[in-house]
Amino acid sequence: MNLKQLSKMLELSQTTVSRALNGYPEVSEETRRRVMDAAKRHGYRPNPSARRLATGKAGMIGYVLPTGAAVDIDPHFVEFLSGLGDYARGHELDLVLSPADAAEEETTYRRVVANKQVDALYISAPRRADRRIALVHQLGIPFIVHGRSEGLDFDYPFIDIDNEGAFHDATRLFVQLGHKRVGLINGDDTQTFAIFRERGVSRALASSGLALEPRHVRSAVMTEENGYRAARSLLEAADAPTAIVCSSLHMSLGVVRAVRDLNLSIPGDVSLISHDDVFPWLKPENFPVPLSTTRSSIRSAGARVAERLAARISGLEDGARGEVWPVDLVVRGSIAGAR
Amino acid sequence: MNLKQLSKMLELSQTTVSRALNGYPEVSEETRRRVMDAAKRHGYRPNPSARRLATGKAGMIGYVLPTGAAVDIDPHFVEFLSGLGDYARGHELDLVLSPADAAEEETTYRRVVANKQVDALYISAPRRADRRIALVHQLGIPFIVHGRSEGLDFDYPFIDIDNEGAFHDATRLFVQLGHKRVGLINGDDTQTFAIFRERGVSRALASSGLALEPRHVRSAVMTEENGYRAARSLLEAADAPTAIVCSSLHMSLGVVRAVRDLNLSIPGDVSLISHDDVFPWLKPENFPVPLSTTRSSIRSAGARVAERLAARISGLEDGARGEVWPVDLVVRGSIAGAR
DNA sequence: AGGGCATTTCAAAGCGCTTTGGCTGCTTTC
DNA sequence: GAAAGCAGCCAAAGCGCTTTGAAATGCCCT
Repeated sequence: MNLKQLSKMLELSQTTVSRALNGYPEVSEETRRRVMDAAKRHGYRPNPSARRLATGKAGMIGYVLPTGAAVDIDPHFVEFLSGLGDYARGHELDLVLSPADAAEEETTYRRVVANKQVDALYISAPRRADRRIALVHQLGIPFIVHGRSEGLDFDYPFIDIDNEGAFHDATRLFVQLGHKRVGLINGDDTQTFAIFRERGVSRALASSGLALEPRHVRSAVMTEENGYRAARSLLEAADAPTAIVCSSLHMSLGVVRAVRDLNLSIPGDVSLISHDDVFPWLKPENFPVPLSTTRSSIRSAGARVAERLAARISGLEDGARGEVWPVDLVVRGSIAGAR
Repeated sequence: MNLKQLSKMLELSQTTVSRALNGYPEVSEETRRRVMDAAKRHGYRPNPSARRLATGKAGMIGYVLPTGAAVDIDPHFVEFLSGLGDYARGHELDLVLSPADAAEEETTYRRVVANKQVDALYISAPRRADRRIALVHQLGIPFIVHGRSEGLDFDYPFIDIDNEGAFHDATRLFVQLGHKRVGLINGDDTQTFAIFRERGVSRALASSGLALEPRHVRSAVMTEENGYRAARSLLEAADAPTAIVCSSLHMSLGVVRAVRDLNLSIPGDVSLISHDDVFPWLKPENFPVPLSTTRSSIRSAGARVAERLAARISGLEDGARGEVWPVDLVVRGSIAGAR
């Protein structure tokens, strides 16, 4: 059932039918009703390819998926996706993933935009002065950044959590508990979220006259193994930190293992606060010692990104508004006062 | 730069240019070269929307993403996706995710197919007599199932790992080590993979005159927490199993925690073999006691699915060939002989 | 009665590609 | 030397929608 058939059936022109269906004002209410009715009854759905060709609108949002032999997609992505899906479902929005490795990333963005494959796209895990943001900004397609970049000479719309604030608060708590040597086990420090987190820790220490020693900082891709290595090297040193802030629950698994391997204990010998993105499959309260966390649901962020993307597509939102979400500090058994 | 402009520039008809570009034979080699050259020089890329409208081919593969308040996307998905991306990248294949909750799942499949949004799709995490498979089969779009269903009265193409064989071998090893009471901590048993795994355990026990006691079986969504609960209830019982086969690394985290909480030890009091889908962020060799596993990279499966999907789209593959991959049994410190 | 105007409808021209069917010349065949 | 075959090219007709520009209709007003 296509437009032609439907309009013939109604003895109306394609124009009128099309307009009736798309809510244009120059159609009488009666006609509109008649058309809507018939459309529903015959299960008419406009062919998206045709519509796209005619309008240039795709009805999809895009994401350039980083892949490649050396690249592992983060499990965070799956939670973000859940959120995105929560919104997209029910809004007739599909998501197009265009896999690309680092070398062809720019080409891929250009292709996706030039082909009008999607109406908007989002960018995640931004780095400093992220080239993707500059590119997409310049290409003029609606977009939202999940996270923030720095050192870009223009504003752009984003949603991010208050990483600096979260890690500041966590660290301040440690300081209040009397800890002097605080360590940071961070994610990949080419990512801005890691930069912000480090800044938060530094700032909190600084405001008590303490400093974040470079030798107390580790940063790496957030796996259990890297968490283990980082914790071990931190804790085996002469003036080991007595408290650690860690960027991810997966890394924290490694931290816990390292602490145990060294015959130390949490929180007896070392206090631990981890960031928690709220994974259904791994919860901080279920760690051997329940983990204190800075918590922020990455799934909610996904839903919000989808929502704003939809708003931008339909012109309800524009400008470069950045949105920064506060982060909860949840205290559990993994922290104690310094001895 | 579109076809019209390009052909005008070359003083050829659109027909000829189009044919030259798409490798049709009725174009002289010289003309083809000339066209190809000009196309490359001017960076001509056919508009996919137009092409799609004309051919009905989308150049994309689809996946209906289960979402909904009660649904969590599995972290396995992210690894599968990595594999899919590995192949898709470099083959100009994009992936369309259409989020749908259980209620609108069927509608969504129908929509995606009717709209010709994608050329092929894949289905994962199949259940017994999976309705999605029947539906997609009937709709006549190329597809591949990742996993297998049972109780369907037709054949279909799939790729799956030998879940039964893997768990059979794991269990047989336990039996050979003298274990009489083997427990199974399985994933959601409405999924066929879980059914196959249980079957593997049963069969191995049966062939030594033993039986898999229903009270030694647990099954739930594969989270750390569920692993903990399952292990606890298994191990606190009177005739607790002395060996456990577990369906996932995330669950195994919980098992390990439960064992510790109960003041037991691995492998002293209980031996453990887990299935390992090969996640970059969590490795069995880095468990407190290195975990023996049945290992199969879900990422490779993703790549293979993409490859076969591409083959089916271009008509290089058809029929209902199922592919079953053997699974490695990797022995590490988590198993010991029964006392 | 006729002009002005708003409302409602329509025919037709795109959107940019593929593909059908046909038209040239040129070579082959008997 | 005419018939047949073929390689190479083209014009035009789709694909199914949106949108432009114009026409028809009905109403009010002078």
